[in-house]
Amino acid sequence: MPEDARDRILLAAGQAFAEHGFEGATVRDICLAAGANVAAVNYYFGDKRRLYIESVKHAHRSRVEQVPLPMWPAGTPAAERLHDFVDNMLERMLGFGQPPWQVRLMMREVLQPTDACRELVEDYIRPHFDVLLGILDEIVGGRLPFAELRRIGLSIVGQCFLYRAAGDVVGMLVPPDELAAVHTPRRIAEHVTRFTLAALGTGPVIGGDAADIDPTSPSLKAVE
Amino acid sequence: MPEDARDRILLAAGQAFAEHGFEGATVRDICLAAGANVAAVNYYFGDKRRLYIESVKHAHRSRVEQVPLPMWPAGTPAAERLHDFVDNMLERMLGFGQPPWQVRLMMREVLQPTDACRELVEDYIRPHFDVLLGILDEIVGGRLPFAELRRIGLSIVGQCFLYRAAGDVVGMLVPPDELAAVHTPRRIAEHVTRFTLAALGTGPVIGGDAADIDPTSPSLKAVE
Amino acid sequence: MPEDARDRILLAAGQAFAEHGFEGATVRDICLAAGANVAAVNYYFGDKRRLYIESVKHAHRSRVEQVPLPMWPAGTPAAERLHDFVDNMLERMLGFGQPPWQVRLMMREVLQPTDACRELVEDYIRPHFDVLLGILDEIVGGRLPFAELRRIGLSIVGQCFLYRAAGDVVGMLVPPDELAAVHTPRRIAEHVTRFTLAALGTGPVIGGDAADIDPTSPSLKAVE
Amino acid sequence: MPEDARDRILLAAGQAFAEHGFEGATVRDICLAAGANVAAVNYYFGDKRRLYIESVKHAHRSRVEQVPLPMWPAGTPAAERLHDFVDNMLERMLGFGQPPWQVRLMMREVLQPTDACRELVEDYIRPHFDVLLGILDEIVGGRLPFAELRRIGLSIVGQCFLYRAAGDVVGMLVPPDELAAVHTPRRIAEHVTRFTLAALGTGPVIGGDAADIDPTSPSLKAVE
DNA sequence: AATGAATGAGCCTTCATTCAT
DNA sequence: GATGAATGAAGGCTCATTCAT
Repeated sequence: MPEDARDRILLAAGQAFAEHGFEGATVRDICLAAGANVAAVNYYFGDKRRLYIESVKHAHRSRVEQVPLPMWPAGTPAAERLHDFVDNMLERMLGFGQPPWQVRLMMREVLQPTDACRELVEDYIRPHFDVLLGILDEIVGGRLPFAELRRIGLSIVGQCFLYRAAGDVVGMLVPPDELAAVHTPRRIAEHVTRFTLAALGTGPVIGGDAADIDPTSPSLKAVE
Repeated sequence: MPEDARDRILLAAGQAFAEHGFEGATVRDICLAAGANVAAVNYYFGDKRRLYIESVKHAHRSRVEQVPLPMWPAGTPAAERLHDFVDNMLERMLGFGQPPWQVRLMMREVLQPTDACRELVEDYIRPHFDVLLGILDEIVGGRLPFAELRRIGLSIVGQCFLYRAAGDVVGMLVPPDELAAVHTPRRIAEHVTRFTLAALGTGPVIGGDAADIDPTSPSLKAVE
Repeated sequence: MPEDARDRILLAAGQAFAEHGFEGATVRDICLAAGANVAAVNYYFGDKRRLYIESVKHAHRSRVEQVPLPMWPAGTPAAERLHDFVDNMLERMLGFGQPPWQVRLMMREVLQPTDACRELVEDYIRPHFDVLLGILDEIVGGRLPFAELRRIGLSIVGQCFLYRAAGDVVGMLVPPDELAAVHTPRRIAEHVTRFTLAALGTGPVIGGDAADIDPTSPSLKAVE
Repeated sequence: MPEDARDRILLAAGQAFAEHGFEGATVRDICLAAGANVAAVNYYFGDKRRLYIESVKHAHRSRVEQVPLPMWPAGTPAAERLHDFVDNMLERMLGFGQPPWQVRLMMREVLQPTDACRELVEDYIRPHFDVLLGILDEIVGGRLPFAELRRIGLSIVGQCFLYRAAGDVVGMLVPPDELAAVHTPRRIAEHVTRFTLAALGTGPVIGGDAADIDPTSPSLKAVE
């Protein structure tokens, strides 16, 4: 637990807002959990609303620190970087151990934006999205207009996003054993990468014969 | 406006919950909008929570009636049915005219399930999902195990879901003119279908030369 | 204590506001004193502010009922009516028994007007003031313009008003025994009437010799 | 603005208390306006209550300095001195330029005395009142007992006090043009003086014929 | 069956005050 | 001596719920 009272409140608020939403969470409970006075929220943040915004920013900042973008050595094949990117995004979204409340909080912001959202997009989402578009541009050899690249980028993000935003429903649609075996972040990343590369014509088609697959393709190496 | 007071409340509640969430919506406002007494909610539904659950069920029922699954004549090619399915799903999710509050309400349920969710999944989502899996199974000629089909199905749903759940963020990532031109339900449906068929090896790859495209392919006809 | 909860709150609020002012009085204490719930104020009046306004109106209404204007038989001499009017005004302002909280509340409104004040003036103060002007007009035989009459009227009201608004200070300036003997409502009324009539030349001058006083003057009879 | 922080607080507090009353004014705003720390009030004055008392004293001291009693040369006629006294009192109460917050603050104290009041009376009001009584005693040639003089003195003070304490209500009772023309401090002083002298038999009666007025009367010269 | 009156619990916020520095 | 950080208490208000009718 952080030393600073402000940070403790920020932490408790993030968890509470992630769990119960802005209206559902109470400053009383937040302060209680943070071991601070009720008036501390207004003292440090002026307002419940402002506390919310700060906690969203804090959450996204801390999540980015926890799971930073990969650093690729020069010359890393684009297909491999795509796989790493998807893997990294899923790891950030889904977490490995405990469910990341930071992401659940940001997910609320994405679903129903408030003032905190635009900042979130500009500082955090757009830069990541641009990295993805750069990788895709390289994969298709610059042959596609940006509008098309964006559509493809959104297709990739969407596949991952579903697991984060509708994870419980996915869990109901998929048998439990399959869920544990196939729908792990790592396996999903493999699937999404393979699916995308196949659609872009730089990887084996999904469900194709083994003969279709060129074992020397760098894209294949990247996902294995 | 429905004659029955109970139905009027159900309607008003659905809209209010979709707009403000469970905590944000107030029983008073709902009853006011429904032209009913404050006590009516407790009288008809016993509880705000129970009203919420009922309004979720009601919303999904009414949305299914508004946008039913397409009925295909026997012999309709699978690729065409895939396109129709995606188009139908997007239409249901995004609506054509006014934003469908029913879907926004269900989206809340998907993001953070309550007791109403399992029923929603079983009655509404799973049947639709199974139709999708059937189409996919036919497209790949039965060569893929169900686990793999489900992953592909989720990939398709995810691409559509993103526009519904994170529409505002998409709107920030994409230039306005492109948004109006390319990210309409119809155009998204085309893209998702084409993207999926390409990945499955039964359509032209995305960004391939025109020469790659077989003009006689039924899948192509389906999306044009 | 009134049966109706609304009336009990109105009563308690009037007393509390008179005692502590708008800011100083708390709805909690008011409701406690009225034996009502905290939410009752918002239920019946919507607002602390609105409760205040209603309690001011209520106070002045009830005070007017308690101490109505005198009814004079036709032919009552103007000087006698002046005396009665002043006597009545002082009685209403100062009360006979316990200090009238209604007047103290209205006094706050007079000193620092809020929304309730204009209504108070039109419904209550102006009609009384007009009665006074009518009496004065008769006393001076219609020889004075209204502007002058108003000045004289304000001179009369001011003499009485001081005892109400600055009663405590008067109590400090005047020796206690003299206070009890000379500064009673009745004696003040006599003084003010005599002072005014003298100034208007229709009564003996103050401090004049006994010879100055015409024992047959109706004005003199009125004040004795 | 004073150099000393204590004085700056005193100034800001006086204005705030005059405007909003004791409960309505906040220590924070006062310190902000004074450019001082929040803790300064408790440091310099120990208490909000103590600050209030000090600010009342400070206000009355500063107001007396601003508008001191007139100094009359020996032999100035009593009637003239009466007029000057009234004029001076009205000027002090009503101010010439901006509304004097000092007086508004003292008015609160007069209406609802606190611990600061007795001191205010002894140091400030009583001396002034005694001067008035001295003038009146001279006017009536010592023929009246002190109790009677006090009553007359209060009658004079009351006429002026009404304009200060109930100025807004007076403004509602009197037509606007008449207000601007007749109810200025100077004109009120004339009226009060004339009214009083007439009552005391040393001036023309109000509303009397021109013939009633003795043009050589010193009292008349005083008010013109 | 259906409703208007009434309420207890709890929420966000403000404020005067204190304490360590 | 003087101050910025922090807090306990309380205030106005809202809301879901109940109860008598």
